[in-house]
Amino acid sequence: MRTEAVEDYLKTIYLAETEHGEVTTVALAARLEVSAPSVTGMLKKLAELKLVKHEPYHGVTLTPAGRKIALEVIRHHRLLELYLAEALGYSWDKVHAEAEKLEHHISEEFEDKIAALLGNPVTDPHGDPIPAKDGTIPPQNTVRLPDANAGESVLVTRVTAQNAEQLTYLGSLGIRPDASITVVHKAPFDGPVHLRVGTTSHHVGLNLARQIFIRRKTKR
Amino acid sequence: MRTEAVEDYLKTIYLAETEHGEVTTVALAARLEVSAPSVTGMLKKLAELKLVKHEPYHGVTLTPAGRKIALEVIRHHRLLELYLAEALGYSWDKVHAEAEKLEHHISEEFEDKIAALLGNPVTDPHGDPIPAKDGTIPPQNTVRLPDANAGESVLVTRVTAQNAEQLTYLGSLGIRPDASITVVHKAPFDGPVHLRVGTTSHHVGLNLARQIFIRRKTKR
DNA sequence: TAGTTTATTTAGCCTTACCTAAATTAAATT
DNA sequence: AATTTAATTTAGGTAAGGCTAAATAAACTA
Repeated sequence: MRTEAVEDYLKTIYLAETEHGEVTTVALAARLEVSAPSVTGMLKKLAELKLVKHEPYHGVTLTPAGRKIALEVIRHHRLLELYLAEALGYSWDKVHAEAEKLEHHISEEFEDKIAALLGNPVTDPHGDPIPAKDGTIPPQNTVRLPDANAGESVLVTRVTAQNAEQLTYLGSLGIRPDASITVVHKAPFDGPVHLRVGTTSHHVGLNLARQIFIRRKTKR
Repeated sequence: MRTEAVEDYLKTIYLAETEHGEVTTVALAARLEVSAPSVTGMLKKLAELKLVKHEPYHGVTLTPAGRKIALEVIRHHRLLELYLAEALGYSWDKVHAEAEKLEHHISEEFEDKIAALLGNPVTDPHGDPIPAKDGTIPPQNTVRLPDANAGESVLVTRVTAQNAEQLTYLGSLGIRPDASITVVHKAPFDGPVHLRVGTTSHHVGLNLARQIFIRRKTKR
């Protein structure tokens, strides 16, 4: 059965897979805020349902069927995030929590209607790609802010900060998708990144800076 | 705990109470599409939670705490129905099913945002009253179509048909809230009601006609 | 290589919310 | 008043999805 828990596990496995490659039991337990034995139990169930391949003691991978469900849930989530921001005026630090609940409960009609209303968007308010109905994912931009050179002027494409506080903070600095920023200096020894947004400058710690994805501005 | 099942029971008890007065175990079981023993079990739990008063063998009533939750859920449901119709273009025969799932999962912020966007409406697409946040319910109009006199011209205020098929049918006849109709004739012996909508006339069975609420047009 | 730490799984239990079958109570009929 | 019927509750089970404690496997360290 496709319960809410099943959807959450598949979605989380998919995201962990794309972020870290190998997906372990404890990693899943941590992300799902659940005990490790609970994860083992669920993985067994998901394996029976042919949604994952579970090599005991050696991690999980999604089967095509499992990946399909994961992508559907992620599509719901990101479409909802964008819809909440665009249609209901949610701030980008609040969309995640609301979408997290609703993603399991909207019908396909609802999905199609908001997708059409939004003009079949390809990214959510954080710049995360929205999977298409066929499971296709728009090409990713993978340059992180610390990879830019000092002096470079770049365009923010994606902010993968997880929690609301970090998003609120970055938002208050004007750092959000489509923002234009300039890397002033990168402090050595894993130091903070000094950058300019409009006329003000900020120093952002490396951990946070790594969650900011950018595109180099094409010269013309 | 305020689980989905708890919310559904309270909502259903509230609606059954306002429709029929006494709420019995079997009546609840039928409405919830659940066995009678399941209802007994849940009523015991709800009684422990002080949400209902359950006199074994003699029905249930809501406590103030239970009624409060019921009204919150109904407010969610009806706001959602209207929102789906207005903002997403849902037809009135589809809003119920979608709202039925979402009502348990939207946050208070979501509720407030759609209520504001809709201009704090007092009725949903079927003309059902939307409880206010304080639990107040807009005054009801209680005249059913069969209570109108032949020859009378009336305004449809509410259509309480339950299933999508009936709503589709009535909608196709032009019978929906705010529609203007004229009662041409009421056939005797519980016969159908002959009525005119615009330039066409229809004969509606008594059962269906009883689910149509109307207001007599004020002469001026 | 042996011992220790860490990751994972097994075993056994809990809660929620449902079920069927059987027992009991209340109401209706004769 | 006795009996039948209908409504309700009790008893005992099931499936999901979580938990803790204990056992086992793998990885690391000395």
